[in-house]
Amino acid sequence: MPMSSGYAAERHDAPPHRAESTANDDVGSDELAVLDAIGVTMSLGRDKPLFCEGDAAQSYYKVVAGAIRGYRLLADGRRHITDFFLDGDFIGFHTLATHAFTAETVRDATLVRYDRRRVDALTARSPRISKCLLARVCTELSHAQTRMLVLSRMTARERLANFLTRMAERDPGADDDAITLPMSRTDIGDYLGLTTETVCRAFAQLKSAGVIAVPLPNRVMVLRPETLASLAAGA
Amino acid sequence: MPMSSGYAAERHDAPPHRAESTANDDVGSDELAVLDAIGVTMSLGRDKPLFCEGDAAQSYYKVVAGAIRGYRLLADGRRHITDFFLDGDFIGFHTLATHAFTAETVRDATLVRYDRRRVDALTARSPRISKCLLARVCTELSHAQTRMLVLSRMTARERLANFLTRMAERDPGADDDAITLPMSRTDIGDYLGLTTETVCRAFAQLKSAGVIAVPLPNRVMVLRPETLASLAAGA
DNA sequence: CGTCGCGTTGACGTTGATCAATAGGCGTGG
DNA sequence: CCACGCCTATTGATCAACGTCAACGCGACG
Repeated sequence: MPMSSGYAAERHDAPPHRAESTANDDVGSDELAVLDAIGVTMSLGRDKPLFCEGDAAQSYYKVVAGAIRGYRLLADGRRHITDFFLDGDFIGFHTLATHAFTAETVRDATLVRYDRRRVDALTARSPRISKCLLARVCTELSHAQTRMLVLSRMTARERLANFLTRMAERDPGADDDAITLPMSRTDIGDYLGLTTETVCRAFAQLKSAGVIAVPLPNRVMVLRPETLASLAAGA
Repeated sequence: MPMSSGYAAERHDAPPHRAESTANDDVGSDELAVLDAIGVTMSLGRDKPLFCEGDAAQSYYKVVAGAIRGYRLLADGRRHITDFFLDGDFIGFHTLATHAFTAETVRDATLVRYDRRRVDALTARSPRISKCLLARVCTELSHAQTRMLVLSRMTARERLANFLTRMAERDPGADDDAITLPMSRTDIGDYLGLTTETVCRAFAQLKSAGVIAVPLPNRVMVLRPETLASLAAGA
C-alpha cells in the first residue's frame, strides 16, 4: 500500500532539475561539462518561440536565466502547459524526430543552444551520458504521472498548493518560504487545467486561510508550509 | 502553429506498443528476441498485484494476455490510473530505483517476468538496446503529455472518445470498428479523471448521437469513426 | 431463488467556467 | 509631473458540467 506520509503526490519525483549537486551518481555534472563545449548562448525577449510542436528537432536548450513554457494546443485553442523550464533546466533532450510540444519564452530569457547532431553523437558514444539521459527522462515520466494525478483528481486549491510547493522547491530564492512566480495567472491556469479566475480565487482562498501572503501578484510568501504541503499532497 | 487536421491530440504519439512490426528502426524486435531468453512466464487471477508504488524494482514484465492497470493513489483514496497495459505491452522498463506506480491485474492475465539485473546488464552493454529503450520512454513521455492535455482541457465526452479511439488502435480485433474493453466503468473513470456515473452518461451521449453502439457493456461498435475521431481530437 | 456486483438512470448539489465589471501597475506622451 | 491607455489581476453574478446520493435493472453465481 503506497501510504507514506508527507508529500505523497511527489514522493517518487526526485527533483528533476538542479540534481547535479546531489544526485547519487554524479553523472549529471559530467554531462553538463561535456555539453558546455558545444553550446551557444542566446537571448530572447518575452513570448518568443524556441520551437513548435511538430517541428523537426534540430536543437536542444538549457535555460540560463528567465522562464520558458512548453505547451500543447487543441484545434480550438484550448491550451495545456506541459511544463515550465527555469534556470538550469534542459529542454527537449528527450525528443524523437520531432518536438512533442511548443516552447516559448515567458519573459526575457537567456539560453544555451546545443546542436542536436553533435549532442546525439556524444550520447551515442557514451553509455555514461546515455544512462544519465535515460534516468532524466524516467524522472520526467514519473513527474508527468504525478501531474496526471493532480490534473485528474485534485481540487483547484490543492492544485495551486501543489504548484506553489513545487515552485518553492525549484526557486533559487534563499528563503524557503518566499516564491517568485515568473508567469502570469493565465499561464498558471493553463498549467493546472483551470481558468485565470479560478486560479485567482484559489489564491484568495489560500490567503484568507492564512496559508500564504501575496504582497505582489508574482510574489508569494508561504506562511504555513505544513498546511500548504498537506494540501499539495491531497490530504 | 500546430494545426494539422485529424487526430490532433495524438499526432505525436506513434503507437507506443505493437510498434515492433512498423518501427523505422527495427531495434524493437531485437530487444524482444534477446529478452525472451531471460523471461519467465506466469499467470495471475484478477486484481492481483504485480508490484506496489514505492517498491524496489526487481522485475520487469511483458503482458502476454489479459490486462493490467497501473495507478497512483492520494492519501484519501482518490485514484488515477496512469495506464492500461494490454497484450504485448512492457511494464516498468523505465524505472529508477523504485516503482513509480502500483500495477495489478484487471482480469486473469499471463505475463512474462524479467529479472531486472539481467535486463539492466544487457541494456548497459548494448547501445542498440539502450537507444531503443530511450526511444520507448520518450514515446511514453509524449503520450503522457497528450494525456495531460486530455485530463486538463477536455470534456467528459471528448475524453471518452479519445479513450475509445486509443483502445481501437490497440485492440487486436480484426475489425477496426469493434472494441473490447477489458476494464470496468470505474477503471475507465479513474483513467479519465471522471466518476463511474459520468462515464456511463458519456457512453449514453455517444450512443444517442449514433456515434457508437454498445451491445454489451464491454463491447463497443464504432458507427461513425470520423465523428469519434474529431471528438477525440477536441474539434 | 436470493444475493452480489456492476451498469445505468434520475434527482440534486457543488465546483469551477463563463460573462462582466472594476482595480491597479506601468509605460508613454503630453 | 500628471493623464491616458493597456494589460493583468481581482471580484462578483450566473451558468453548466460534473460529482454525489440514491434507486433500479440485470446477469452471474451460489
